[in-house]
Amino acid sequence: MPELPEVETVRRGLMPALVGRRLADVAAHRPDLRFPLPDGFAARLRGRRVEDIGRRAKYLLLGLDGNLTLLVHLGMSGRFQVASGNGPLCLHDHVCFVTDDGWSVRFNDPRRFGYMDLIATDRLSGHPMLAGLGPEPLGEDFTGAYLGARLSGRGMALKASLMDQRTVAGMGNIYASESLYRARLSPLRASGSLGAAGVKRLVGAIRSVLVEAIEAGGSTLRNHQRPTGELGCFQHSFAVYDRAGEPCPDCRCDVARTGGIQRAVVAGRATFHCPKRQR
DNA sequence: AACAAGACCTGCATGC
DNA sequence: TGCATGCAGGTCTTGT
Repeated sequence: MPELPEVETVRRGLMPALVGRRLADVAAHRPDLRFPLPDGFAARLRGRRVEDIGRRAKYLLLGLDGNLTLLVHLGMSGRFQVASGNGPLCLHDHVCFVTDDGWSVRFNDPRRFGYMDLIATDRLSGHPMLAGLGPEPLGEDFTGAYLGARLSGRGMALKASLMDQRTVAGMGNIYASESLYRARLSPLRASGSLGAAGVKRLVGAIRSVLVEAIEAGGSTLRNHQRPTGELGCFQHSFAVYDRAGEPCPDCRCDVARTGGIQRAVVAGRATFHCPKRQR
């Protein structure tokens, strides 16, 4: 499911329910998500106070008192739901938190590609899932100079490089396609073939697409929703994603002649682009 | 080292 | 209606 804008939306939705609250109860209803939960998972969380909720790439980082961080990845289908009181479990409610003021926060993940781990906060940056990540696309380290150097000399398809979390942290299939469209760059071209102008356009496009998507509350395709149940609405702004055969919104090409937006497969993932506009 | 493909797991849309 | 098939927003692991 979630790429950076969806995870950021979830983070913002969890803050009012959790930050400053103590976890009166924590229950794991199965021993594993994608990987086994760490030993004593629920017991180690119980009674802790949530000090802040951060995000790195697509990971949520719940900072707890006593030097502990709960690291959460939503996988493809993970979501949190916040409710008052503690109602009956729904199918795939795998981990349940109850705060000291009586709210319940539940992690539901049908596909179970999600992931949770506990790590000492002062060793967070060394966590194996975080250690190799590239810069945050909305941070100041993500510059044209950085991206140009990173892509230089690589033959891999440009979109595959963008989805490599070591290149830039948090891009996924949707926003990689949308950013490349906005930068007028083909997802199929070699990563190292960009000039400085192309790299600069790409950095700007990635930033603007992500900022707009966050403002829209992310994209809801199947099951992304905010912890409050509201849906994201950036999917209505997609220029190319999942729009094969439709006209590209900018060049308005004659679909009967050009075929409109094309679907291709890059690094095993569906990829959408306008061959006329994106070179 | 770079890259592709397979694996993980469930739900849903599609077509027969 | 029921069944088989393919596909899905991610990423770790294995193999070339």
